[in-house]
Amino acid sequence: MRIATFNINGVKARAEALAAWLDAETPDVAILQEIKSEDASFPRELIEERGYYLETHGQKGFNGVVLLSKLPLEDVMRGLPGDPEDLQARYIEATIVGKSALRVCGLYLPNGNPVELDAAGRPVDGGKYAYKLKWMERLHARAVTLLAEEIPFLMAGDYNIIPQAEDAKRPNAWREDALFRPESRAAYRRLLNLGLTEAFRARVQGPGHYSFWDYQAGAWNKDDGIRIDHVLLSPEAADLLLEVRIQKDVRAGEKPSDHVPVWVELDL
DNA sequence: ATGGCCGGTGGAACCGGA
Repeated sequence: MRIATFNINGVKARAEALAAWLDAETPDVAILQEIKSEDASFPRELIEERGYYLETHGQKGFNGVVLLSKLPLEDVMRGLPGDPEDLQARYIEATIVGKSALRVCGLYLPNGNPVELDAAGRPVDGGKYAYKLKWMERLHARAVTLLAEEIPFLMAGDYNIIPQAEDAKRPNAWREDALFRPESRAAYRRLLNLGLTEAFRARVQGPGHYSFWDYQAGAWNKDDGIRIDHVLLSPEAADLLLEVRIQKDVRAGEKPSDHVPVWVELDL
């Protein structure tokens, strides 16, 4: 089973490129972020006429995550538990059943900039950086719950986290950024330390592998990228891992997103 | 060499992104 996560940066602007990508790559499951669309205005036909089940969790103008799958999406959950006041559409889960069941969690983790710290160096309450870190605590809690239920699962999406210096062309440019600050990376490591496997680094070592290139300043032409889109696997899911791949060529396509798909193939 | 963007909203600039 081939599964891709892809931040498409707007489903309206990306409809044509998304359709072409689905036709060419035929993922079994695709986990999309930043659809920037309400559920009612999501172009469902585009997906469904290609033989996919579709579950959306959208929001007007910003954010928005969806799951699409050749197999039925069961027991859908929208929103990350832990804060009823958080109305941002950044999380969706569903179960697919191949040879065995897999819980698929799609996420669009908050960017977190600008970083606002108080005199003691603590994130300022109500600020975007505090929101990011709190959201990561909630994601950690969700992973604990799923691990306890002993369901094989993956958590895939735009994490807005540069895990290590080797995951950026110019790490020094990101030192103070919410994507690379120590608090962000520590929260990401706490997630991994639950026993989750980051699919890409389980298979590929070394620098020069990116999933995002800014539209600005010729970043793509200079290969000035960062690796921020990740697939985390529960222990049972990690046992099923066959292949992993970053589909870099998509960034050179017609009217591309600033992110590219990250793929895993599972023996499922 | 240097500088450089894009999408959505709403119908002009502005917000948000990373």
